[in-house]
Amino acid sequence: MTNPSGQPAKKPLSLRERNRIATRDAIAEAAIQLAMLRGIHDVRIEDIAAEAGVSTRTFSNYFSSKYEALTCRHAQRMHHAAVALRDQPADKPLWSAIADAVLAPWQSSAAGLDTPSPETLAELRLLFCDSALQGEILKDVLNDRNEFAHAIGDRLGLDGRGLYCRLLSAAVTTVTQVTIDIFHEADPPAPLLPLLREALGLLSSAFPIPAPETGAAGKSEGKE
Amino acid sequence: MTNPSGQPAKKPLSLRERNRIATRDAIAEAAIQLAMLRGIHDVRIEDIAAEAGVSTRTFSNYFSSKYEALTCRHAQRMHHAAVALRDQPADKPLWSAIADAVLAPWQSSAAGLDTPSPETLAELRLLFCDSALQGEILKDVLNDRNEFAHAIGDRLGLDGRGLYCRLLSAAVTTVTQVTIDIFHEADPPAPLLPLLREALGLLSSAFPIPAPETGAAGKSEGKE
DNA sequence: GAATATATTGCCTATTGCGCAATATATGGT
DNA sequence: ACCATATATTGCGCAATAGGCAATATATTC
Repeated sequence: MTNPSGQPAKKPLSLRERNRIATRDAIAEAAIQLAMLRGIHDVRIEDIAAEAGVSTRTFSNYFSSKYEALTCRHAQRMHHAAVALRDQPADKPLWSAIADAVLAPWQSSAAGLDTPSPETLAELRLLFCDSALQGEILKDVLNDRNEFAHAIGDRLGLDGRGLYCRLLSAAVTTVTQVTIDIFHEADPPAPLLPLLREALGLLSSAFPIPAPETGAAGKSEGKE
Repeated sequence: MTNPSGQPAKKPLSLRERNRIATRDAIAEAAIQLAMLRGIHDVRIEDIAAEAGVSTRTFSNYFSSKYEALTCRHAQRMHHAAVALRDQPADKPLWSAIADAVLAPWQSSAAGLDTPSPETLAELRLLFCDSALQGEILKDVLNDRNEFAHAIGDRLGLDGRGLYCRLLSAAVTTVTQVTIDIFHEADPPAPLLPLLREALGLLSSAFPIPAPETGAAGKSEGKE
């Protein structure tokens, strides 16, 4: 685990944190499994907690609702993508960096290139077909958008809080969501990567990238 | 019934429907007022119902949660925008039509051109500063995206369920959200219209418009 | 005005979110 | 290894919520 990119050193992860993460994952996993089995609305917190081997009270210590537990995985993926943008080499073009960052959480799960696993598809269908879960997901997306916006801002030498960066990051996250939506709908399951590249390509084809200093585009960062 | 645009005739609105709409509006209004006054989380359904002059049970008949009641107004605005796209003249360029449609619900409330009213701003801040409400709003946005996508599809002669239309409608709704976000944050309150035109203009140059059938005349839609 | 359809309400129950205090487990210093 | 401290888990209990059911009030249709 020697870190080639010289980023934050691997965390020693105290036992306590390990346990915490383990139970959190266990709860999330139990929630997803039960929801896929019985349907979201026929699963009670009591059931999830029992399946995960904890008390209902402990469930509440980790998640404030069952929707939060269900979307936990996906929220982690999106957050992964957001921070991955910062880990991209600085000399890589913006759109390549964005595409690779968005793909980062999927490449590790091998759903990017190969035909996606049925479980992954099932989980995504679960998440993307219920509007309550979609709403829950947005809450996480909103945080990640900030992360994206600032990463983009740093990369372009712009204010991450300005109009341009916020629009761009919002567009990227939204396009990602829609692409995943289409991805899990695809009747002959297809790998995610090409879809994502196509969608981002569509977005990037003409999205103007303002020069950091030399203002050919005339628009400043918009914030006053 | 004679309708210049040939769309659904003006509804006679039976008394029952009138009452229904009235109570629904009353509840939503009460919810917003109380929430602005005391803060969202210190308002109970009981309070809202009392303020609106109905029972708590009736509240539940109209809204399945207080968040839904709070976002009702905004949901109506977004829906208004979505259907307004269909009412735009067919010969208007796509991006102009989109901009006007998105502005439609605001022009009537005079917040588009003039300096926005403090109440409107306060309501928007209420809605956009709470992540739970943001999530609630997304549920409505998801429906409207379909509306947008199909309207765009009809306009361009494309399949409203295809990748392009879905991406475009998602981008439009998202950009709108972000713009409203910036709008209510603006310290010297500024009219919404210019902001929206700027944001959509930014987006419009990002999305090339494919030729519907005749491969010519293509893409010089980059209006500003 | 009578017959029918729909809306409002009260009553009741299952579920949830979370504060509080007791207990179990991990951590850090000696 | 042992003890003091910090954190996690759990049970208990309460306030709030979502929604089914049936009775009553109000619209609509004929």
